[in-house]
Amino acid sequence: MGRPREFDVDEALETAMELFWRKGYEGTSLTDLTEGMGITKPSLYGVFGNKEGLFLKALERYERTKMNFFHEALREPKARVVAEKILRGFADSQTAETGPSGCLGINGALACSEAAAEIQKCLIENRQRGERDLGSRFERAAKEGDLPAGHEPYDLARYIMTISQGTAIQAASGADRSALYRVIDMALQFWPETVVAQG
Amino acid sequence: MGRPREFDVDEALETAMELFWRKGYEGTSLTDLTEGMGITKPSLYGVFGNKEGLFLKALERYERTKMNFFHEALREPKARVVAEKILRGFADSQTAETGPSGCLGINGALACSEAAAEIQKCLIENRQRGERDLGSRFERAAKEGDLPAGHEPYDLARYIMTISQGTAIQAASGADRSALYRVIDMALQFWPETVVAQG
DNA sequence: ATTTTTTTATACCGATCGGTATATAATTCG
DNA sequence: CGAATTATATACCGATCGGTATAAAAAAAT
Repeated sequence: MGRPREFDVDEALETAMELFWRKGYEGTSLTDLTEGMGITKPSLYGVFGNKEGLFLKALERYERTKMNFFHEALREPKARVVAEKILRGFADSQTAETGPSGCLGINGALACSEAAAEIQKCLIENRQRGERDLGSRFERAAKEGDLPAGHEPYDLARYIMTISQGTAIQAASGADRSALYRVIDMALQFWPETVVAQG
Repeated sequence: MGRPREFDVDEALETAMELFWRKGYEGTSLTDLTEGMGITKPSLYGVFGNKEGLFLKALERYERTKMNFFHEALREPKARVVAEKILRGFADSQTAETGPSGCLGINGALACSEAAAEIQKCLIENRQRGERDLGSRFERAAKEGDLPAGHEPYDLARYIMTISQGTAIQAASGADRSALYRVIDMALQFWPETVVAQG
């Protein structure tokens, strides 16, 4: 009951996500947001709480709609395929023509004022969680003899995430997808497509 | 002649550099700067012009005092040593205990408002210049038969810079030096310490 | 000692920041 | 038809943003 909402919440959130993605948390003003989303401030605060709440919901949407490849990749049976799908998935997302370049999880709040410390911390934990999940997946692979010799699972995970974070900077600096793909090809050279089972 | 300056310009610039490094261009307010540098706003504007001018001078100082390893590395006779010195040099700088974590050239203005677009563009060009210089060095190496087979010089340069940009994010997220070194070890595996001369 | 030059300290500027109070418009319930 | 409820539009809030005008203070030049 009551007056019906005149805008689509999902559409508005999509716009907010793209703005934060492109300009970062602190670089995006409420004016940017309300003008982009086509709503007024009271509407924004009514639905999303405040700027911080809006960002967190945008990040949630980002994870759900743009980072879904990550958790799908973790379910691949071979560790090398996991790694490659993650690397190319990040590169694809970072260079998609429909959205901003780079990665919301990095662009959002890499270095910022104290006012954004909470968001910054949240994004750091977000990245660490991904790395930990990948490390855990590689731990399983190690037990299965599915990792190249001489590598610790969590070191491999950090390696993969470091490449992906690097390509995020490259994409934000104008690198195109094929350039990132060539980087990924080089990064995976050491990892043979078929690892000889151990024991 | 005239009243003598009561502060050391180099010292003040060092402080400004560290603040921009830690909080980014837009995340650092004039209050942060004047309080940190121990000077008043008119003094700051008298010596450095404005906030943008101060940032550019801080970036210049950063390149001169923190990135000197880069151009030194380019003078190494063997391309693999060039690559390794650059990678470890970045990792060292990004995890130095005396300064902020990460890289000023990335933390400064990765994603920002339109107000910082000029600084953002300047930092992008800064990164591209480094990559181009490295690519040019690898071009020489290619002629000398000093590159691993099957790799283009500028692809190799982008690869090295992508790793370093990735470690910058890792450092800004709390990774320590030894963790970054292990990433670098993995990144260089494909590149044999002695490349067999071609032809 | 006075003038000139430069730096300093204080107070202030308009603009924008994130956020909200108030009132009106649009709907459902009784 | 009211009455209740929710969303909208407008105008406003104190705080902070980058930047500056004004004048006093400290030195060198005459």
